[in-house]
Amino acid sequence: MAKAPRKAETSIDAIAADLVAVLVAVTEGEPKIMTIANATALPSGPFQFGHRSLQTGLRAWVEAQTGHPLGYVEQLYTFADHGRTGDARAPHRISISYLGLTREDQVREGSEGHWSGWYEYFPWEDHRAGTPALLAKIVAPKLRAWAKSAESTSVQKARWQRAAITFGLDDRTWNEELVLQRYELLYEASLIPEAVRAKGTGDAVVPGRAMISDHRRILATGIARLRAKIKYRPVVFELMPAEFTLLQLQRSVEALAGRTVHKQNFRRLIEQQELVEETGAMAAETVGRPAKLFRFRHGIVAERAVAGTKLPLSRS
Amino acid sequence: MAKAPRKAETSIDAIAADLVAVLVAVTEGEPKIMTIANATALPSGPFQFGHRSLQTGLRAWVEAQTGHPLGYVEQLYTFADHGRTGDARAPHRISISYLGLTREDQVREGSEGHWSGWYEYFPWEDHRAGTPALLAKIVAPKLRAWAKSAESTSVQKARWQRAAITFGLDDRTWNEELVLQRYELLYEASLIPEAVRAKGTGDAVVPGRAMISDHRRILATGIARLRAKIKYRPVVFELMPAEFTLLQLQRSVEALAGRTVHKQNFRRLIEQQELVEETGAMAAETVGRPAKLFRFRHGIVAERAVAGTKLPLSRS
DNA sequence: TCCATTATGCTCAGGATAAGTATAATACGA
DNA sequence: TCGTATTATACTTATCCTGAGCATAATGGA
Repeated sequence: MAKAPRKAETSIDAIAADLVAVLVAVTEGEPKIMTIANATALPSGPFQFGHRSLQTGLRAWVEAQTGHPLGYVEQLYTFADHGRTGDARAPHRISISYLGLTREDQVREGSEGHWSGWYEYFPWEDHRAGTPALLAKIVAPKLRAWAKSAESTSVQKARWQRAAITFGLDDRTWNEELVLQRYELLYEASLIPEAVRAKGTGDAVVPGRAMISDHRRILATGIARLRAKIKYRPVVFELMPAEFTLLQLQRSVEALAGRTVHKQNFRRLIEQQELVEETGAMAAETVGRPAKLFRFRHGIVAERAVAGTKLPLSRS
Repeated sequence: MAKAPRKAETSIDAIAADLVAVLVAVTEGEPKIMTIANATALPSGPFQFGHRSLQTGLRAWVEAQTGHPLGYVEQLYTFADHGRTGDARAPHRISISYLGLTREDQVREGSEGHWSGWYEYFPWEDHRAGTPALLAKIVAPKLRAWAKSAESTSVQKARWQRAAITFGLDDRTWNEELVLQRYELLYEASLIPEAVRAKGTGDAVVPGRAMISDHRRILATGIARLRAKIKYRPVVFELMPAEFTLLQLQRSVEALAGRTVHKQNFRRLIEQQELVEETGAMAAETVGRPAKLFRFRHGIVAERAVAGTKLPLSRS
């Protein structure tokens, strides 16, 4: 710091920063993300002088592009361009990405904004109806071929081990949090269009809709973060309406996690944590026995700093 | 994105980005951070054209300033200047911060680098010898005064509740992960020099060494991240020598967490996770019964994608 | 030899978790 | 009107994890 040139804003170290939003909603048990440009891009725009902060800049861009106001927001990650601009002498461009949570709402007429199901971009991530067929039929064989294509046997082994762990192959258990690792593995194996596009060696890829530049990587980062976070912070409620049944809540969690949960135990967990309270009303227009309606206890968020230790920390 | 000006690198939305490192080591049971500028700043420097990526830029700056090579690195957070530059029309400057883990080593002769104990900056965070006296004697009374200074009773209550929760007052339990929340609360209450400096209303503050601009906030972010992470990822080993006893490992964890753990249970946890293996040798030059030496099983990192669920996710 | 000190093995109670069984309400069609 | 499908909700059970403490083993030094 002391030795660094400090007045360099307009000279050699000037760069440009983009703000990118992974804006999530869950509607009728399906996770959606806000997209623009015909569902090929996330809402984004440059961080400009007029923006008072990174978040206000992000909010401005999202509202301008989609007409949708931003609620809960947290920062995800900052990427620098992966040298894909070609010219190494070109000034840097970095992307500062955010995760936002809302409810699906009216997208402004005439705006570019569009809610897209996130599993369109990651079909291998939805395990709610069991392991998707395309994993065994398409992904696994291609990954095996990629592993085999390495020269040395040790690299072949290492590649396959990595693939098996991240995708839960060879009887390993599926870990829903490894969204980014899976995407990056597929990218490395040139099995997704974005990678092939960069290399120019286009050919057989895995199913799933592509996005511009590294937006799909950013989306993977957002999904991974959200899947991890719902386990120790009550963020699901940002995605729920004011009143909901426990089954609706469960379906939302399952939509995000991409897997099912045990119904009775889910209720017990939610209730014993005192996260919700009954509204007194019952759900209408349903099949089966009507369910009680609940609302989120906002007070509890401030109360709890949340537990969740893993080390044997002594109490006294 | 579609509507955003794309070629603006040199025009209105050009900004400057600093790379900042929280470089941690643990030596003889004390957590240290690498500092420069007489222990008032973290290693940092601008992201420049010549840097191939954010991480390479960071590595270059840290090595130049401290002579210490960077090992394990992960990104922390990206901050924009908090409007402290004064001029709202001035171009933006953002800080991209990283957490790095190493072992204390020889700092290059003549370099600015210096290892400082991190509890010098956060004396209220060290609970290894019980709750520090300054919490009850200094911090709590000042926070209570700050709470009382609010106009409305409801704000007074809310302020004190927040203080009590983050600092574990009123018989609440101490949560060692809330490092950043505690710093930000003290900042808001004008109890630390950095806040007073910005406001210009200098007066009674809480003990603890200050840093330039928001480096102490960045340090708090790094400590919080590390305290959270050691509970579910085997990152402590980045800070350990090749061979170590289980007690040394425990002392390192305690140094980071700022609290003690139950010895027997700690061993059980480490051993049953198969994170370490015996080297066969014993520790020399100690008091008491000699301890076995262990080494970290590097292989296990790749094997495990780590468990740690909190929702009743069903297996099938 | 006794004591201080650290290492290590083991037990036990309580709580959390996964999984399953059983029963309660509702709508709808036969 | 009565079964049946469907969802809600209450309990039970076995297992595992965790915190806490007791007991014993090695070592060096007084």
